[in-house]
Amino acid sequence: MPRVTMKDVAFAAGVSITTVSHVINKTRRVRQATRERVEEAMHALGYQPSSVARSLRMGVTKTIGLILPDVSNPFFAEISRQIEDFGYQQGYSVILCNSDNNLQKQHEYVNTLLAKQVDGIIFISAGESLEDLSRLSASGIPVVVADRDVPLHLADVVMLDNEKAGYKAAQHLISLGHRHIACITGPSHLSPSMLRVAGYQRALQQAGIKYPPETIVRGDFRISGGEQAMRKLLNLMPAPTAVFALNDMMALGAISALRSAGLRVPQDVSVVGFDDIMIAALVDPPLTTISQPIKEIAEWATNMLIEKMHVRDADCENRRIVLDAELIVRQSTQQMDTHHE
Amino acid sequence: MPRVTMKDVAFAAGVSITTVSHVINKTRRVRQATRERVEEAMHALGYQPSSVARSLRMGVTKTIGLILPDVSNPFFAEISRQIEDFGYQQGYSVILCNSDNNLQKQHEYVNTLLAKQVDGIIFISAGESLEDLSRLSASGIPVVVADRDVPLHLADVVMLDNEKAGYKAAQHLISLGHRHIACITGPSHLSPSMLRVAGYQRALQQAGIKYPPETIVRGDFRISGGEQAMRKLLNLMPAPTAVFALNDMMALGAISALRSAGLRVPQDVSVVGFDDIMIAALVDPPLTTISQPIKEIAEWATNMLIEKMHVRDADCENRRIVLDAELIVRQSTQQMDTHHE
DNA sequence: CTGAAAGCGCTTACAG
DNA sequence: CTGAAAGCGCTTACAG
Repeated sequence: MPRVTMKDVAFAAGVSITTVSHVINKTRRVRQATRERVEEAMHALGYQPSSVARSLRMGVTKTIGLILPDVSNPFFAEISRQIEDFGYQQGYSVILCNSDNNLQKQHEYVNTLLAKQVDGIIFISAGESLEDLSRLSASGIPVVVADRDVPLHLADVVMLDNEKAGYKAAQHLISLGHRHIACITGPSHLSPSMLRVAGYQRALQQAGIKYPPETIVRGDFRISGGEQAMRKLLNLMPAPTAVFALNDMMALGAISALRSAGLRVPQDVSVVGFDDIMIAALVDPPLTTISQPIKEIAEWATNMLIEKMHVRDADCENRRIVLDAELIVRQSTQQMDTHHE
Repeated sequence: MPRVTMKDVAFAAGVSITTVSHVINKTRRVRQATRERVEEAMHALGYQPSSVARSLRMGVTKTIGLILPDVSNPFFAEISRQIEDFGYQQGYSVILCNSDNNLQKQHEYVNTLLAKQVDGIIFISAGESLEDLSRLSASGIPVVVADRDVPLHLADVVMLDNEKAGYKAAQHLISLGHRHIACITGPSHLSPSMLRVAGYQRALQQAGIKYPPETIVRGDFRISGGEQAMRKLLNLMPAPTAVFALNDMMALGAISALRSAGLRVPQDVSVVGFDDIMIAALVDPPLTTISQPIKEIAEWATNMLIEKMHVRDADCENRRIVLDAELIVRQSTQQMDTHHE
């Protein structure tokens, strides 16, 4: 069956296409009787306006692109849920793109989103290269980058004070009496990772604690990477009594590896995660972690983006929003003293 | 800056728009020299083709809509990840819609997707009403429904054998010696829920076990709902020694409630979940659960949809794919005997 | 209060 | 091997 168009409606109602358009969009007064005839015709024919035609004409698609590493990671799932929510409230659909932190894939997604003429893009964890971001910036499409810092001329940024957050995590472990504190990082040199590590190092330094390079091990932000990293750390002499994992998934992996090695959390080893994903409170032991203000991040990202789309021409200054993360103490960490059994 | 169009490229290369189109789409032979001039011009001008215009002309958007209750639920997060993957491989983008099982919201999403002229829709847990599905079916857009059964004239269906899965879960508990086996269901009368409960009941019946109506309590498929339901169940006399929760999130909630009540899992109460989300293996105790073949579900859904979009006219028969779920025994369930302390 | 017509950026039958 | 022109379904200045 061919699509029902405004032309069909106009014919059925005995009016012009112009009039149909105006009653649909309430964009000028139409005589009541005429309007009713048009509405009846639309209903009778099951008319559905075509956003595609509208987009072509108006240059606006009411769609935003969301590029993130992987929605199956709970942190990103929660973020994308919030972004979709805020977008929906303002009439925007979101196209989901899982980049897997793969530059090639990300590049293709950027092309697709540009071709589809999304009105804006929210970029999460864009990998180390700024190439795609530069292209986007050059193309003039509004972009906001979340969860990572980039040069401000390229995009708006909403991010965490990662250095401070890393400091808080390490400081917590130090205050519990730990001295051998390992760290499981992300896969790359991305700024959030680096800054969290920097904060961790600052705390140790301040406390006069040495950290041999082997106490910092790379993970991949996934459960399995946390397990592997923890196994490496267990070979260290002396073995760490506390671990700071840069996200909760790796913290869970670390706990799992510790258990397999016959160690208890927190009695033998304390573990701090990062993100405070929904299940962090529910695992056993409930995870001490750094809580990211997910809703706030999503809200800033969506609102800054939409705002930018509307004032497009008045090319306003980009902004950098820095939010604070909070230490949530649960039961995966404990006082060092109690280690003596 | 105004968009660079084929017209600009054609002008710059000194050829017609027709030719530009053909070199872009490789849709007819173009003299090498001409082709190169066009390619240079595209590159020099930073030309990006407009999918919007292309879609309007071709009647195809290369986009599919995904309607699901909530991506922040790990099960749906994993499903949507897989669907996005399979779609991407075949050149489709996906628009994400969180319905929250809210009919009103779902209705609006359906309208949006129809207006945006997505090429097809994957529907998950569509609520109890078939209204939206009927509208979609009438509009002629390809639809596949996942995770739920619907009349076959409305859509393709890919689903689990939920009755059998429920039976397996209950049978496992029975075989461990349990006799007081409670069940925490979903919020509604949706077929997957009902069938799982039916399977559970069949197992109990077969074993000659009575199940007073109070042993079946409603949850909401979320952690908090599992907690509340479990609290209700703890007031029962005699209290259940085993619980079957219709998804893992509620199982986690139940475990959390049991702990708060000073009970141990599985020593005092055994718990079986459903879905086998990624973290099910990592919580403590690792969750015994029914594993859904997520990847297979996503693959069938995506492939059936894309297939249907391509043979559109040859309105082929709809299909119903029924997959089997597997019982994964971990440590949240144990032999009843050991309950004597 | 209403309509005819141009144009958004493409694809493609038709013609040469 | 290449081009002029129609048309996809809308919106909107212009005219009456």
